[in-house]
Amino acid sequence: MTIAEHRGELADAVLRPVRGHHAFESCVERLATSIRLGIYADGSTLPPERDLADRIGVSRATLREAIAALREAGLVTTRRGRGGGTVVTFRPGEPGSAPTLARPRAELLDALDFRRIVEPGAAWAAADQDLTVAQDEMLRTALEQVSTASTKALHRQADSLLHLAIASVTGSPLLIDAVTNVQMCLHDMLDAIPVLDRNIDHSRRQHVAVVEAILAGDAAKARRTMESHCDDTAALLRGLM
Amino acid sequence: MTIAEHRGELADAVLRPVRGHHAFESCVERLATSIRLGIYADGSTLPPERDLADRIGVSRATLREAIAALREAGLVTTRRGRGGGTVVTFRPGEPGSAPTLARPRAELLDALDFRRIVEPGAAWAAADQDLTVAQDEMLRTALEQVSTASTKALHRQADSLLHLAIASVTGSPLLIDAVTNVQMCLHDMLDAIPVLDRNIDHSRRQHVAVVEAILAGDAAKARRTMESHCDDTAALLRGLM
DNA sequence: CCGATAAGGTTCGAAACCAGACCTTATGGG
DNA sequence: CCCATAAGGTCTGGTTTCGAACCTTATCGG
Repeated sequence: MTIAEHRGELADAVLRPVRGHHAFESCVERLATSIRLGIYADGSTLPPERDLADRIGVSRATLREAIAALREAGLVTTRRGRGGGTVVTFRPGEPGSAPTLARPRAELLDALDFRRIVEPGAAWAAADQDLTVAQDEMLRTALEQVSTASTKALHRQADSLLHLAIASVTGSPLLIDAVTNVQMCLHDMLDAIPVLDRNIDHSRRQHVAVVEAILAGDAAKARRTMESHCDDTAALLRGLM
Repeated sequence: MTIAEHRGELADAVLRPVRGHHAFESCVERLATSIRLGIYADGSTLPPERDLADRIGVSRATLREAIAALREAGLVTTRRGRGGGTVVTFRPGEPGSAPTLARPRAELLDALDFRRIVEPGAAWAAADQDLTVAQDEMLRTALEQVSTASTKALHRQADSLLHLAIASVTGSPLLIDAVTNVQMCLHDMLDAIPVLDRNIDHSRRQHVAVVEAILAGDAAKARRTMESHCDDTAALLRGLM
């Protein structure tokens, strides 16, 4: 009786596709998500192509094709010359407007489960460390944006940014990456269903509680509260899909 | 006062390399890790090249180059003809034998932090679901292998396999992937430091407690225990690096 | 007003990667 | 014994990606 009998199942764990798509596709997805999540807001200018290509880890040629795709899709416009660049021209639409889900259902449901682990973990890690003044301020600002968002679409953007901000202050690249990917999936789902005012209000209260716990350094409470938040969001999404 | 002021930090979250290395390198790493972690034990045969290439999501040509690299490194040998294939010829060395760390220190330390979140999460998720008979048996077997390993090297392999087994029974691809990557980093670190008998004994007790909690369906306890385990391992590694 | 400069636009060869067809070898079953 | 078969080994054409140099445009500062 050895573990070898179960090797097949373990092999599944490590013998998985080494990279999802082509560089070009991944590149488009990254940029489109950055824009749709509001990291690059309407009217703001993307970094120069050479910088972007370096940071995304892709050749400039590939990056340019990706930008061309975004331009095609109407998300950005590009101007030449000094002071030019690629500027965002995108205003988020109301939830429920997306006709169909971009990804397979199973992948989205998996993202919900994974989120239940990493986002509370991020809240815990964020609370369990000394925040710089800038980080403290970023969290407060992100929270305020969520509370004062005037439309559902803007609220959804601010929501994503708050979650990213929490992951960001942990300073852990792996954790930041995990939360970013999860938020991308979440965004696709939220685009496909209508959201009620009372849901927004409920999550707003949870956001306040999470940020308060983080700022107070109460790691256990931050995690617990974030767990409730994830559970509630997940229940809502699972019910409507 | 808007979130845009902090956009730079958030941009860091999403503007990261879209794929770490070339397909070839990632492929070598995956396979080498599978072998060194003991998923493919000494003497066992790898799946046929065509199957492997499909599962790793890489062309057969690229896979073959990766296998050639493994052969060069003495990890496998290859025989042609029917009934042939690529068989593993690798016996794990004692810890402390690796002269240098394969990855940058920061990456390894980050992996420890990330592990503190995902592995307890995996234990929680594993306990919080109905296990099939096969899964139940896999966990018991993996635990037994850890307890009865005759050498430190074998113990380290069995340790990794147990953690992978726990992640595996959750059935969540994202979680499995996260734990797999973390275990790869951990393996590199454990290769570089000497391990004491009393450390092994301590972690053995923790493994037993975690698996018991999972089998009993006590999610909270499974997570708590795994957290302690991760904390202890991390403290040991951080102290010796 | 005009040139240094900071951006995007273009081109080209090299390398990696892929998909598929085909060849070679050795074994195991009839 | 022998051949169908399951493996690894080889070749080829085509696509993607890269890297790096070079061109073009438009602004900002002196």
